Amino acid sequence: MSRPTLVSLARELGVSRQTVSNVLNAPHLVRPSTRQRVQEAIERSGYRPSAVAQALRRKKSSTIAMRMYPTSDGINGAVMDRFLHRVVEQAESMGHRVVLFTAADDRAEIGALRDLIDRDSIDACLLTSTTAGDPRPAELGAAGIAFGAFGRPWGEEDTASHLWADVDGRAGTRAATEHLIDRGYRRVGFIGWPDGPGVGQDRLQGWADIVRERLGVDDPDEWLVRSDDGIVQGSAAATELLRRGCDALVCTSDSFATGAFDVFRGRPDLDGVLPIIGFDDTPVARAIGLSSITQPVEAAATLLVHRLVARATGDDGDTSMPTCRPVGSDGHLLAPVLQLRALAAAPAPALLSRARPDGDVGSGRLLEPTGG
Amino acid sequence: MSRPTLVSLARELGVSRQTVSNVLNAPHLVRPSTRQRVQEAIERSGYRPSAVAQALRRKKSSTIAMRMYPTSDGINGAVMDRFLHRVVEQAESMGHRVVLFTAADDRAEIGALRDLIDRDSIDACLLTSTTAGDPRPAELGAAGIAFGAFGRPWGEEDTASHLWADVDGRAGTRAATEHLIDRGYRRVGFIGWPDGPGVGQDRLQGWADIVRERLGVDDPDEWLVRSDDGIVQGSAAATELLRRGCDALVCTSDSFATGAFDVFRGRPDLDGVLPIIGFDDTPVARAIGLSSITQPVEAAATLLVHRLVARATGDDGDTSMPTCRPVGSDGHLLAPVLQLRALAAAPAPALLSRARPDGDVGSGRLLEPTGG
DNA sequence: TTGTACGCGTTATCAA
DNA sequence: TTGATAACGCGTACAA
Repeated sequence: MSRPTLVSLARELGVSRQTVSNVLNAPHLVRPSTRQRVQEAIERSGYRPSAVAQALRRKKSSTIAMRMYPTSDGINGAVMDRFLHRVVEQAESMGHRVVLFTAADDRAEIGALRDLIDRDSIDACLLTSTTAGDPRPAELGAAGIAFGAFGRPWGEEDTASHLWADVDGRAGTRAATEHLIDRGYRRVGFIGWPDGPGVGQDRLQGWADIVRERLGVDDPDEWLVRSDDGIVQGSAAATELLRRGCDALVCTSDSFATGAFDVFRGRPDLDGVLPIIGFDDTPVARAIGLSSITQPVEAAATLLVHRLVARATGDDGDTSMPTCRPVGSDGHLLAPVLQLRALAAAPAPALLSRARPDGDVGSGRLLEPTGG
Repeated sequence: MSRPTLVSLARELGVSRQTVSNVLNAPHLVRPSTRQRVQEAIERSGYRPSAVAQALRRKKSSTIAMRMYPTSDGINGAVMDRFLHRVVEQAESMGHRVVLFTAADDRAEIGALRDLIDRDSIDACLLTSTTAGDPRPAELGAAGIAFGAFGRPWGEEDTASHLWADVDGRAGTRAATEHLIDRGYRRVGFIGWPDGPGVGQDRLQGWADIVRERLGVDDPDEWLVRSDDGIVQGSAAATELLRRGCDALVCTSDSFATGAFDVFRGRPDLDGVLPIIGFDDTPVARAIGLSSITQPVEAAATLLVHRLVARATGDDGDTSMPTCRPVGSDGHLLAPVLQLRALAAAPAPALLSRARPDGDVGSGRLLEPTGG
């Protein structure tokens, strides 16, 4: 009982294979009676057209590729996970598959994509983590490879007319900073990545904007600490910023914020809500009750995949996609969302009472710094 | 300048397309002079055989599928990330592709796989997160779908003769517990998931084994706290276990351990190395300096993919694969590795001096609990 | 050693 | 409305 094919089905039904094919691809061309007869046979037999045969004939693999980066930070890497998941979902909903590949660097990625295209394995691809001076858009464009980018064309917006979607990080940190100021904080610091164009600069800018506008600070750099990403680095930076008199923090990443969280948590003047806002709304942030800025990753994924396959298919009728502030020919800037959280239930005071049976456990302070 | 095909190349060279094909698939059949001429033309033109045409002809898609789970814990989900990455790498190295798909539950997964197979989209698939009473192995087996499982056949080992690889969690927690005892701790507690067969039970068992063996404890449950996974839950559990007199902890997950870490960190009797050992060696654990048990995920991925495609290809000559303790017909239990860490560099003492200008910051203690 | 002929499962074009 | 016929790009007997 081998799986049925178009021919085997047609023979069995006493019709030509073309009729069966038409029932699937152009039902209106088939007389209702035959159509139904064929349809029933299809369902009964569980026939599914071969994707490879279709791909060969249609010259379209209905497959898009995405590079898989080496296991990243993990704490921030969760964002890519969300993105990928939604990409796959959206692709499936449009009858497409997603294949993965690895690459050591951008050049290797371009090469891998070229190969995938040349072998008819994919129709298009998705780029992530675009950087300033990213060679991929131009090269892919020159090679005539269809692609969508999660990440704006940093720097070369003029010449870039490809499909992309990105999150407006600057708007995110603006909102975060404003929120803290609205809550009464007057010395909002920032922990950022090392200087350089791109995401980090964008996010920092939002904070600097507001600090200047609302707090009238001339040189926000006084409340700025830059560092490589990391939890421990976040703690150190937060400590430093506290020393400089900051009373609240916005961070480029949840890693930083998690570290800062640790430092701030012991402060007596807080109850439940920490004046720290991270970026990316990582699972860890959710778990410990850290406020963060959520990227609308799912929206970006949906948008990109939809546009990409719609373009390839020619099915460009659906304008119902969530499009935020279209920029340029086909760029989309999506607004992030501030996710405010109260501290997750803190550890029971048992430890404190054990360490100091008569400890002042009612103060709300936990693991507070000591000196003696 | 459309891309070359076998025929276009053959025409251009004045040979038959068969010769070109032979140069690629059976070079020994072609006269050296012609072979070289053809090879040069191939390289010059950048010709790549069409994967779809090959798939159609060979009745082999050279593609394996893997389900993508909804963004999981994130803190523990990093393990799946590592696994997937290596799967893709290994597949690539064997000339195979990896496609992703989503499914709401195990039944949907089976359906999706059936469809992928029926449409000639994949040759085989990889299963992860196998559970007790998992319906997938049996159904896939019955459907004649080739698969490999990351995760042992919990419970039905007798009947299970499929390809699988798993990590010996019990051995991991045994090693962890022994290590703590060797370091002098005599009341090693355990934070585990809610009762139930499978991974959690396996990991718990390793701890219970050693606590009984080495510490002569009759009822280890006294030092056991179960809880849903999570950082905060880990803190609570650790606090409780401290209350019960435990002086060290082994945890089912890094989430637990991270929470416990937080509670233990303040204890004065520790310097640099916390008597807490997590599981999975998550990025967060690495970041904060938490000891943990590393799963040899990469090895599992390599092993599974290798076996799976070797079996499909018939290329079963390579016995050089890392096989640890083969069990049953094609099951492999891999040994985890204890990853010991010292605390990551703690926040600079600036905060401390700020909170207590004359703080005893030289004591090596950091963020110690206080009471007055 | 090289070329010929055929088929893999579909879809597209055209006649009937 | 339906059914031949011809590709799509490649692999493999088989014959030359």
